[in-house]
Amino acid sequence: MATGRTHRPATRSRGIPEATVARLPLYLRALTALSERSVPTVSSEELAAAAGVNSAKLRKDFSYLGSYGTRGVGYDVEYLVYQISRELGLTQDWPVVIVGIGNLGAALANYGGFASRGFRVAALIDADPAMAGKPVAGMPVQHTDDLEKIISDNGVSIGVIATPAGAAQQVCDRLVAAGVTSILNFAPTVLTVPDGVDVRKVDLSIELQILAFHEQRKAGEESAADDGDGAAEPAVTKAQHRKGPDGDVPAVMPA
Amino acid sequence: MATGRTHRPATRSRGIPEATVARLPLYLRALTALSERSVPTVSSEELAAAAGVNSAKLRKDFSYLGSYGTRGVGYDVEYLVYQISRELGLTQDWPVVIVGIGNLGAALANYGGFASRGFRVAALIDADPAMAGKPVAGMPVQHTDDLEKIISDNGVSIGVIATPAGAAQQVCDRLVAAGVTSILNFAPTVLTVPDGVDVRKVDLSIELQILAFHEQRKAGEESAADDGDGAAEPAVTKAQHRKGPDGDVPAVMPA
DNA sequence: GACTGTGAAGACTTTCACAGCA
DNA sequence: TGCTGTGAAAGTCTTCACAGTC
Repeated sequence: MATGRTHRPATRSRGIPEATVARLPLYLRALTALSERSVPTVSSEELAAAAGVNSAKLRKDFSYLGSYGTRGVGYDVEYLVYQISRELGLTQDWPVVIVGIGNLGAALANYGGFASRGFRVAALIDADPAMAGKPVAGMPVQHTDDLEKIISDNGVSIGVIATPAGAAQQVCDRLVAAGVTSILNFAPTVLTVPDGVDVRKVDLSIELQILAFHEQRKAGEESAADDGDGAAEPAVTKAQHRKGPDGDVPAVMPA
Repeated sequence: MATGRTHRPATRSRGIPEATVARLPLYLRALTALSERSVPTVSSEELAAAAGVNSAKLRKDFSYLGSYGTRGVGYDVEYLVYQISRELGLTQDWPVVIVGIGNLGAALANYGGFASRGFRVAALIDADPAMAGKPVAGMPVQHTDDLEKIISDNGVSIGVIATPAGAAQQVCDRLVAAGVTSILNFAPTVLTVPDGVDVRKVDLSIELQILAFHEQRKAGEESAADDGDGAAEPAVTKAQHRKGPDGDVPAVMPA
């Protein structure tokens, strides 16, 4: 099974597990805060607490990077900040473009967290001619027509898509064709990309839906004190339901 | 993907794995699109493609909900929309408050994806007195002083935090004290909450950092064609590095 | 014949618990 | 003594592959 992988092949991360990679930014944030308070060293226990994970996990994560701690003492804060930054590729400058300057795109353009982590917003792009030239976050919005030129002139390899869902795939295709190989997608749609291009998505409503799921559980559990198969509601219960083409089930949702 | 929850052992989700729950909104979105095109049934293969997962995973996921398909045919779109909505708790109305009406908070307030999924923005709250009364997304911003009253008057159990990092924990504490049991956190900080409260976080810069990590790998791999232990760079390689209190390593990062 | 539902295998992730070093 | 680094165990998630059903 050489190349023909379906979609997300875990991207051969030179031994560092994906789950660990996803936590490195968390550690980095906690470490940066310590660094700003001039704390010289930190134990796995303390750092784990600051990052919101447990210490065994943190130590295991760090063990994939190397042996950067000192037994009996802990980790040198500055040194670890450097190592993690390097591992994440943050010691270099990453120009990014944001496409789709609506409410969300504008908020992203104004978001300080990017610049402070080695990301530089190289351009803001929107399809609306009326937006062109208007300043957002101190930077003139450019028109989609120039997308390809902007990408190549600035050597951009990371693109952020904040367009409506309908436009996202098209924008994505153009970004990829122009040389972008990493995409952060805020549009509520699935993007199809060729092999070698990474996509990460952030969907605001999905997060709320997951919360709602657990919230519903909590409410249900209040009544059923025992931990059984708490089928508190008279609703359809698991496998036993057989659907009919009609039945008592509402056929449509509140769209 | 942004995960949440401070620690807690998987919140007793009545058998449905957390990973499955996290994908239900994805399926729901794909199904809703099919429904709008009046597609009556769909196979696991088709739906999986539309949701960006593979079909085995999708079938396994659905098997946790019940036997809702028909062998040889596929799934009834409307029926599945209903079942998933119910499972996620979207057949009821969830009032939410957004605290922190800066760029991001305002973007969230304007975001259409909430309302269409059973979430109703009940109030916008900000600490800045100058914001109070100003309309955002057709709704007057209210002052933090009234937070507790707003929560209880509206029966809010889900809160969205979009404040600066420094204010987030305090806002969180007040939300929780007022009765909120689910929190979606956009502030780049770890929130501490009591047992029984769920937190999910979305951190924009973390997603970019993960992309940067993979981006850096891609750049590195270009040189090393063979798939060996591609230690292409002359940099520190795994466990063999021994740190000194100085050495050739820069001690400080570009903050 | 087509497609779902699911045990079983495999991969990945977390946690435990302790040896080993400063 | 105090704390890291890590094998091994436990737990979770994904994938396979095929029996079962329409």
